[in-house]
Amino acid sequence: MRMAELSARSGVPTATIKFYLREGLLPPGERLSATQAAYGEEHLRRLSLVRALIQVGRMPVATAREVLAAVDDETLDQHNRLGVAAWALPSPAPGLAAGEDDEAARTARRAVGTLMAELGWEEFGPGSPAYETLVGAVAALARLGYPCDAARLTRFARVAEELARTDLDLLEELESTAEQVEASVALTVLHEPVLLCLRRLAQAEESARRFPAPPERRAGPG
Amino acid sequence: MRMAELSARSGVPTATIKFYLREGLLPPGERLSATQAAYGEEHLRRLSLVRALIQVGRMPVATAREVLAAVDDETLDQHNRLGVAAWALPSPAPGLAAGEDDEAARTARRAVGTLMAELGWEEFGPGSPAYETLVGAVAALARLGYPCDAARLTRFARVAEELARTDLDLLEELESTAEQVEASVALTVLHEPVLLCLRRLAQAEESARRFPAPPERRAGPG
DNA sequence: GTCGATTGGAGAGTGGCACTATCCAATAAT
DNA sequence: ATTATTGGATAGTGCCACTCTCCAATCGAC
Repeated sequence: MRMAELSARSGVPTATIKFYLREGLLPPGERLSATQAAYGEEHLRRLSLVRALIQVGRMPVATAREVLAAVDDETLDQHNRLGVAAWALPSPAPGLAAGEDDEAARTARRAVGTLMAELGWEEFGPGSPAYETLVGAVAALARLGYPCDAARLTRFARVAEELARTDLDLLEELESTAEQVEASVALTVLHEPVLLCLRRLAQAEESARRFPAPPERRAGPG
Repeated sequence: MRMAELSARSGVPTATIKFYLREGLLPPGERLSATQAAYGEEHLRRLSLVRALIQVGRMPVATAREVLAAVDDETLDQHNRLGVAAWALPSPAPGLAAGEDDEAARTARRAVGTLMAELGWEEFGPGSPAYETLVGAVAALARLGYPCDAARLTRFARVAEELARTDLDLLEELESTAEQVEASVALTVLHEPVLLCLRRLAQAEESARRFPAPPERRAGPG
């Protein structure tokens, strides 16, 4: 398959594919001659993954390169490959991670620390992108007057555990470590919109249930 | 409070506040003279909300203006104010909403339709941002070979319901409709990073549990 | 073989968008 | 009176994903 076909099958313009090749997001095709290269199904797949990371995950190109490097790094054992990839994934809400150090931030940090201790979570501690962004989000909520105390955080954490089990179940069905690492990245990113969209739909339902529409006044004069 | 103080207390540069005023994201302050205006606590609060929508929710300025217009629209009843605000919120993953119409997309649309029917969800049907983005996300998963079938979607949907109940419980504690609409928007946006970060932390834990690190070989020669 | 079309590669350019720097006249502070 | 500050308007900046343009090598049709 040459670039034109890769472009046609993926729906990505050739100019963009060239750009990804240049940026190292896509491995070069097999060189057939000085000006020809052949791409395989693995390029098509990688291209889909790149698009998912960048367009769905809103990941900067440089970050996507790091994540993919971890996915491809055969020298690491499975545990670390999964870990490096997960660590490199950008936080869901940049701009929260480096929040100010006010009262709200300190309270939030304490609350998150307590939660982690209670749950016994210690893989990703303070300093990890996810942890710091979580602190920032809880602080932002506090500043607007919406408390996110231990009880509420715990409720969210239980839900998160359920989601994590769902993803890991799917991961375990795969055979090779390479497949699992790629799946880990893809599912982390692509399940996010699934979850968030369903949450919004569920909110609309629950909202309509609790705050029903008033009886319709058809064609009323205002 | 004048602009300098508003800036100091919010941490937002005055140039940016001026920009928000110009764009209609922030109502003008009370005019004291031709060149002076006073801002109140409500401006500080609105400014925090604007920052949350734009920086945390990654919402375009124009969209934030629409959402805030719905929040402020006193002419609508509560049901519709909540609905308009929710509809205007941008989808969590733009670029998925307008996916191609291939086999994966059709299958995804069918799966989502079935799910909605089974759950009896009908507030936001096809055409709504959340619904269309969900279809796009399921299709993207299918193209990468990760099925998101009815069973898995249902599992996610149950989780989403739980989350929605959590948010609505908090909403019902508020007194005025105005507060509730604002809270609805703020919680929809700000709980997203909380949930997503906790999910990533949970994934790391679960992953470490299922794929433990191999016994450390300290200072090994490679 | 020859010649137009296509390919891959490299660099500069474009567009969108959130912000920001610069001015300016009017007013507040001293 | 004089200097600093404020609010307002306008134009500019920086970032970043992408896209355009050009070029030489090569492929394919005749």
